[in-house]
Amino acid sequence: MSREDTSKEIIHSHKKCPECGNIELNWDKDKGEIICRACGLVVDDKLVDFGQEWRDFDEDSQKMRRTGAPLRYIEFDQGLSTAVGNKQDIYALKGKNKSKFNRLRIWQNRVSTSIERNLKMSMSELKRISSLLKLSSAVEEEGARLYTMAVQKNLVRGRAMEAVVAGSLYAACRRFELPRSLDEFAEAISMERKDVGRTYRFVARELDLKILPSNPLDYLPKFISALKLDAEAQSLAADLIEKTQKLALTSGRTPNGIAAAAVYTATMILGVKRTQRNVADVAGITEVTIRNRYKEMEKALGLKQRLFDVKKRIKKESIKKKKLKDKKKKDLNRRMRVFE
DNA sequence: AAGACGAAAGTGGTTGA
DNA sequence: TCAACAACTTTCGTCTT
Repeated sequence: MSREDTSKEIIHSHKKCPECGNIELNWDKDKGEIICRACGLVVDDKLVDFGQEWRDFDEDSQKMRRTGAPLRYIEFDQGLSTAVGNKQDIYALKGKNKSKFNRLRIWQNRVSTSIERNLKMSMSELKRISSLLKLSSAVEEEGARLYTMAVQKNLVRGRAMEAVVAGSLYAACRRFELPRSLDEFAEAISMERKDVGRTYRFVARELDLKILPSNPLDYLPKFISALKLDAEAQSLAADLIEKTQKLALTSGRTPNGIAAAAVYTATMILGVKRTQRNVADVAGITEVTIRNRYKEMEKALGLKQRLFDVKKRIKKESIKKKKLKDKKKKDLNRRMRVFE
């Protein structure tokens, strides 16, 4: 039932995400999937299944475990509901039997409670959103599970079904440490962010989900690839974030703001500068927030001197380059004159 | 002209009485 | 339920490159 124990680890392989080029991939052993940490794309899903072997050739037949296919929440009835066929069935029934099966069918329909009807509707919505945001099937499944729990606890009544679906999926993303913003979900179901956020918090509280505040580090791969920066920038930014966290400058601040500022600072230090506007757009925050975080980092980590040195070096290099260029030009001119 | 900077006013969410 | 509050956004004028 629980997904807490999902064995999941980050791998650095020769593989790259074809979507964004990110090299940090999550390996979900249970699902046999490799998922991009940045964009959530399923890079590979035909891996060896590490799950329970359903046959057992051991002599001790007590160990025999044959459990059938895993339940899938995304299929609204988990493939378990019963349908009593109607008269178009191959086996035409007569007289007593016919009325008996008619009765059965009616009862079956009555047993199909509002929960099932609700799930039928909402799971297609869930699939739509998750494919729109390119979520992996593992996340989708987790979202479906959470939503099913929400329905069973009667949390949906009085709320927009889409919002609860989006909230569940968002919660699933948080659990998988996938950086998807509330804005993206709000966009997908054309609602306001605050509505999605409120529903998410409600669902998370009622289901007693312990979801850690998202870590700025989770956003890094996404930002780095969106800004076309390299691994060096990423590790430097990660370094900055960790140092900032140690100085307790991160509490209360939005994690993507911290990640954005770290990325911006890293580009400054490495001399591959991106503008505040660029970074802000990618992170979905304003320049002002980046500035504030950046200033704090600069102060707390004592980066002023370092940044100054970088600036000086870049200036020096550009002067050098210019000189070289001028020299080449001069040489060219001289040679031209010789020809005349 | 573009980018960085900082001040000031406004917004939405949290907290605590 | 209301006010106080911190974080963030919007807007805008100024400075720097």
